[in-house]
Order: sequence, then C-alpha cells, then structure tokens
Amino acid sequence: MSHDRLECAAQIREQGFRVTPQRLLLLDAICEGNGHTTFDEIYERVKSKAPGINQATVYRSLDFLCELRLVVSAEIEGRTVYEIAGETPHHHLVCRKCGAVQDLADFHFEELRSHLLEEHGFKTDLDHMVLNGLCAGCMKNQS
Amino acid sequence: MSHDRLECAAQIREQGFRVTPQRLLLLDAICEGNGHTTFDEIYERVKSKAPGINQATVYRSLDFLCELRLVVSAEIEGRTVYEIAGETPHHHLVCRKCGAVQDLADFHFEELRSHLLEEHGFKTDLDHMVLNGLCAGCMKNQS
DNA sequence: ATTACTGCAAAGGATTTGCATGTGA
DNA sequence: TCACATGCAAATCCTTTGCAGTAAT
Repeated sequence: MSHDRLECAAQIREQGFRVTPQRLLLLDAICEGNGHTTFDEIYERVKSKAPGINQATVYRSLDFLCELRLVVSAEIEGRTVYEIAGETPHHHLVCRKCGAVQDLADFHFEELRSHLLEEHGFKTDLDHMVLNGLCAGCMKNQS
Repeated sequence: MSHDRLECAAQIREQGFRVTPQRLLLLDAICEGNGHTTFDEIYERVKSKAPGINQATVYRSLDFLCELRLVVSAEIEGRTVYEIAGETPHHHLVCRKCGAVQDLADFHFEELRSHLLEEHGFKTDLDHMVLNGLCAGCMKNQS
C-alpha cells in the first residue's frame, strides 16, 4: 500500500531516465489518494506543493510512469484514474447508480485467466479491471 | 447476428420517438461491421449513402440508440465501439500487440457474476467486457 | 399542427505537440 | 557537457450545444 520513493527512483534511473522532482511529486500525489486518483486530483495536489508545474508535464509524466509500470491506469466511468503499481493486484466494482468504488481481490479472476490461456491461448492482463453494476445499497433502494 | 429494421423501428416508435432515415442508416452501418464499429467507420459508411449527414447527428443518434438499448457500446483501447444489441451477450479479447479483437462467449463469466452477487451483494452488468492481453499469435512471435 | 429531429456553426474540454529553456547524470 | 525534461503556448482532436429550419406522427 505504500510506495517507496527510493525504489521508484532507482527503477527510473536504472532504465536510463531521470529522477526529477516533478516525477517524485507525482508519485506522492497518486499515493495520497484512496487508490483511484483522477488527473485533476493529481494536478491539484502537485500544484499545491509546486505551483509552477505545468499540465503538460503532468500528462507526459503520467504516461511515462505508466510505461515504466510504476503506475497503472484504469477507465472508470469515462475518466482515467491512476494508482501506484506493485500493490497486490486488484480490481474495481463501480456502482453505476451511486458511483461508489470498491476494490475486488484478484483471486476471483484466477480461474478465468487460466481458462482463457488454456482454451484460447490468450494471455489476459486482467489487471485493474473495472466492473460496473449495482451495489448492494442501491439494489435495496431500487426494489 | 442480424438486425431487423422493422423491429427496431417499432421499438423506437413505441417509446414515442421518431423513426428517421438517419437512425435507420446508422443501424445499418453498425450492422455492416464485424461487430466492433468505431464512430469514424459509422460516420463514413452513413456518409457514403447520405452525404448530407452531420457528425453531430451521428453523435446524437448513437447516444439515442444506446439509451434505447438498441445499440451497445464498449471502450476498446480508448476508442468507443458500437454494436447492435440483442445479439447473444458476449465479450471481447483485445490483443495489446496486434490489436486483433475476438469475441468471447458469456458463459465464462457466469461463475464470477453469481459469486459477486452472493458474496458482495453486487450485481454486475458484466456486459461487453473488454479484456486486454496477448493473443496466441503474438505470444509465439514474442518468445 | 405539433414538436422531435437534423444541419450548421461555434463553443467547449481534454490531450498533444513544437520549441526554447532548464537541469539531472 | 549534453541529452532528457520541463514550461509555455498553440494546435489538435473529439464531443457537445444553441438555434433555426425540417420532417415524422
């Protein structure tokens, strides 16, 4: 659940890229969230610590961090959200009514994953899936 | 796999909306595809038959048809794709390398669906899921 | 005769890009 | 030092909106 600045920095440097304050701030900002941080949230958080930062830099650095797999992204209701990678793999249940997001452990997908590999020869990422639906609360209120 | 203009028209009229040539052309255009038709493809196809049609109309009509559930949409690699609804429910395997899309029968998800309902009280739509990964061909070429 | 729908053009928002400057290695 | 990154501003892309005219019922 925690991200380690040092380790991230090492990985960035290892691959021949540069450790900049902006990139570290971004990692911090993504980490601060409850796990599903939008671009705007990230931008605001970083700007509060480094007012001079530019949106373009945030876009570029997010892409960069995603490519290095230090950060992962998912699409939730049309918005791209970011999370620190390397945490235990998990997925998201998004209620289409109230918008609540809850995490879902990865083991639910293990069978599907191995099945697709054996039967279809398809190696799914199955990473950070977003499942839409109706949460328990909203189902009650609806019926 | 086929769409029935008459039935669609009936459903539109039933709900108090109007059956316009544009809407019928859109349905045809979506149907012509292999099942995952992008906005641009739809727009081009319709324009070839009715050059006067406007992009805004296509956007509006697609939204309209989706709301009536005559058409369903999914996000594949950042692009929204459309399909005629009412076909047997299915999902998509998208290769992140070559971009190939193959259909996946729904039954693979039945267990997950019921499990989430019982265990988490969460009723997933699990409709038109898009699973990214590596297809058999690309896996071979990579290793 | 209504009023939903379309076409047009302009607005809006999100993301990308070119280029000069700055900075980490 | 020198290539990688950043900041800035403009460009681009996708989608939405207001409004006047058109057409389905």
